[in-house]
Amino acid sequence: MDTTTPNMAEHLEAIGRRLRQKNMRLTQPRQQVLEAFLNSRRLQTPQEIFNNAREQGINIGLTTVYRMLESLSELNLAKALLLHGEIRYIFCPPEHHHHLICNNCGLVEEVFNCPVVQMPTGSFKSQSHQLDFYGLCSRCQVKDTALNPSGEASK
Amino acid sequence: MDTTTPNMAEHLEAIGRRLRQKNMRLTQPRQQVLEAFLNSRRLQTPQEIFNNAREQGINIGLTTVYRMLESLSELNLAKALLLHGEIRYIFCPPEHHHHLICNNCGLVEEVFNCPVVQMPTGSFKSQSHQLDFYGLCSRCQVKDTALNPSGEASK
DNA sequence: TTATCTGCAAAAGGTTTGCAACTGA
DNA sequence: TCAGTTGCAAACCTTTTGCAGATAA
Repeated sequence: MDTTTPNMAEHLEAIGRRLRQKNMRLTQPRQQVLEAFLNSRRLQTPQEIFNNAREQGINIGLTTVYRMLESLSELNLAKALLLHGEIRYIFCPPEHHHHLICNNCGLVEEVFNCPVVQMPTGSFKSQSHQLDFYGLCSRCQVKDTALNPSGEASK
Repeated sequence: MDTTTPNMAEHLEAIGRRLRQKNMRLTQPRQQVLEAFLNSRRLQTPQEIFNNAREQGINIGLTTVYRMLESLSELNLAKALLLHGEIRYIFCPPEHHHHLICNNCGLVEEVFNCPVVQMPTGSFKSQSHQLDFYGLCSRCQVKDTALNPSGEASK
């Protein structure tokens, strides 16, 4: 798994700016959890985000994780998805995009190229759409039956 | 809202057959709840399904609703979707299809015409995809700001 | 300085499980 | 007949709320 990427600082700064636009603050706990969240790139339940943070020595409350996910969701910086019957979150950019989701380890890749051209016809008035692809990431294709190549995302 | 459609009986019979294939039974409570569920065509939380059934004089337990949703999901006859932050269920045919989901009342229409032609490239191996359109059904386009034209699906 | 945020504990909700009685095939 | 199902109550897990102290801007 990656360690902090070179542009992590910029990334966090950009998020901080967006938060401030909404009278929100990029506090230390938020920043620490965000770093872990950004690095993992896996769909995670609030519990998992919390556990991962704790494992990394970050002292944070579960409540804070929930509140952070709520704030990020409002800013379109996090998205909730259903995987394996549970609500899991992924940090993601606010632009229109789709996801490639690994059924095995929960890894998520973004796809900015939207293949949905033909909108539904009829009396229904579509305002948005959500498209996600489910399958296996390159890593899990190799390990295949292995249970959790990179974490605890699958049940 | 519709009342029992002419082919409801056939529909239930087909479901009964599928259930029996899996050593499951189409019992009276299941049948009654299914009728209500099929008629509503709205995304509903287990609680809502339960409440609706009770309102219609069907004596059933919440537990049974949960277990039925689990069984139907295994058979690909029900699907869980996230709407307004809650997990809601819709009864749906096992064939590949997409949904038009009304953000206001939770009404769901199926679309069997799949507009996803271009699959993602790269090392990710896609096994399936899910595409849903969110917007307003014809009814809610008219009433627009009205809160719950046809039920209690929105929060 | 002060509005926002924090962690904790408690409350509130949602979902699952254990069980004895019941029922469909 | 009897495996599968039922409703209820209790257990369990997830999410939200209240609050006094801490903190970013």
